[in-house]
Amino acid sequence: MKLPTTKQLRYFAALVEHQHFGQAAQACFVSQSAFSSAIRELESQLEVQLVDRTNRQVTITAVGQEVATQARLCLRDLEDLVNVARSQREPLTGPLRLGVIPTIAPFLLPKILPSARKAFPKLKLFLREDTTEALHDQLIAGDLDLILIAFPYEIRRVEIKRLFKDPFLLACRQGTKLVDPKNYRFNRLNADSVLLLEDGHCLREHAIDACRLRNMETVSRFAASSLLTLVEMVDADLGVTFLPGMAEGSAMLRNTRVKTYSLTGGSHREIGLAWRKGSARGEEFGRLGELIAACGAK
Amino acid sequence: MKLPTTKQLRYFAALVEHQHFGQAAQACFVSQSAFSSAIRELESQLEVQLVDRTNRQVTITAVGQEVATQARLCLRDLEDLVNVARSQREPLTGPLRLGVIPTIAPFLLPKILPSARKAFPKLKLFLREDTTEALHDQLIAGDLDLILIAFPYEIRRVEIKRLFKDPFLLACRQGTKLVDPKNYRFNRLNADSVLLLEDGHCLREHAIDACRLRNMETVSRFAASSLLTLVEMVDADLGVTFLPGMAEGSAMLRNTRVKTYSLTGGSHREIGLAWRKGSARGEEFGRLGELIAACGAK
DNA sequence: TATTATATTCGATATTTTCGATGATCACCC
DNA sequence: GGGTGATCATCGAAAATATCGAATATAATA
Repeated sequence: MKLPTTKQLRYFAALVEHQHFGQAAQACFVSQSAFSSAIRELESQLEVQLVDRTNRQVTITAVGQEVATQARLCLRDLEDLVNVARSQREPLTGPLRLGVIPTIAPFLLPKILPSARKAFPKLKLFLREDTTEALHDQLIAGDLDLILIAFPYEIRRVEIKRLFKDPFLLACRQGTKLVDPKNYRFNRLNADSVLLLEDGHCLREHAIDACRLRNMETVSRFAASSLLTLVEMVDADLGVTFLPGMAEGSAMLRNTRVKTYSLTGGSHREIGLAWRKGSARGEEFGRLGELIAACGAK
Repeated sequence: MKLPTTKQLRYFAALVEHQHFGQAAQACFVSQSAFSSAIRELESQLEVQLVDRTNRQVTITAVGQEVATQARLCLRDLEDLVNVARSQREPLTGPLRLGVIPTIAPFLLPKILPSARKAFPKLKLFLREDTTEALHDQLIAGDLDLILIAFPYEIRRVEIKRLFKDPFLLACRQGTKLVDPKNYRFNRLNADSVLLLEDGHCLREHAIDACRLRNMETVSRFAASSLLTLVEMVDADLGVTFLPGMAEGSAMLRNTRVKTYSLTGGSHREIGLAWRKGSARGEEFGRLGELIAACGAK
């Protein structure tokens, strides 16, 4: 079977992106004529028309769209190949697409990034923040190389490395009447007095499980959509909440009247990395994990 | 980023396969010198050593192994691209890797294959028989394009098309004392008198669910590893079983004393196709599904 | 009808790939 | 120890391919 060349795929992907021969050619650093003939060669080899060209506009045909999707897939795998080679030659250099959940990112990244820059100066971290589920999908789809998430989480088709435990803290406004932070009994709290993040954030489930909130009536039906909102609500004494230990001393709590208290009983979540099962870069990711664990322990 | 060329990957994959420059070059229909320099060029672009060469043997390095894995992935994507284009140009032509579970294959394939050959003469069906789970893994891994399985089955990351219902039949030896086929009551059967396939075959679970076998003691602890064995056991009057409707009149039951009886209550499994979510060939697969459904209805 | 913005065609040139012959290295054997 | 054969690397010439820039073609626009 006659396979298309890498160059043809790069050119065609650029054409689909720009919808314009001249601009796409420029983006590929070749003359428009060379570009044009490469596209025509690809069409002739595949024996299908990929683009309809009039002088005023190019339109990608239906077949073209599907070939383009596949072409992008090929190109990504080719890039991965280069990255695999590079990471073997010299681990933790070059691009690395890292996904982080929003209940970790604001606390841990400010510690990780300077350390990583120092330890792995050639590493180029591309960051994405999203829920565990969305990050997992992107990991499997190949849009991410590595994700930093919280456990327990039922997660398939990946390898994981647990890094460290992150204890939960009770957070309430200083002097609140809602709870005695020295001697709390959550299941005796008024209805709706425990504030949590909205569904989809694993922190919500982790807090419920880890802190053994059995009486769900105490959990407010108003859920915060971000940690910042959550802290604002606690600062307004609308309720109490549980924050990850790594939030202690963070910028988010500065200039608020929110205080945090340790919980007895070791309630915690666990922070860890996950990557696609069988990835050639597992060992490399593990090394990055050690650096992150060191940051988390501080 | 400088990406390797398709040719480099083809050559390198061949080298890994043959472990020999000369033979690999021959397999690629180029001279040994051209081949050799292409490999060296790939190594120089990736800046890693992929093979250790002594004059007596070549050894793929650890990096080389991982690059080879990725290279094979790239090559498969490229082939898929060509197939996507071809299937658009002319649906249901060229190679199609179809997985079928063993409780469908012997009954349906003899009907499907002649019809398919007639309807799509250019279609080259490569068949593989395995359990649903194994087929699913191979589908996701890209070793298969399409699988023909039985539902209900919890299956992720795929699109499915249900084709037709396949009723279960009671099968027992003619004149058996184990059950009155006209007026059966399974949950009153003796212990160990219902024979089923061993774990891993979906037919086992489907029969248990669909035929509402609540008293698990009636199910024999001796499980058959294939349908043929199962029929042999029933023929020896070791027990009764449930066979898929499509087995009726099949070669397997000929020259046996095994009789089949319809069940009241519409107990059935459902036959359907599944393919990777988002595959560009979904519509094409659907058309093949219609042909299979027509075969199944007969 | 002239202008503009586009894609294609064409001939010359540059680059890359390939080939076949030769060279170098190593294991093996007498 | 020297010959032999198998192997991969190297080299220079030849072939194939890709690229460039200029000219050409086409259709919308003014």
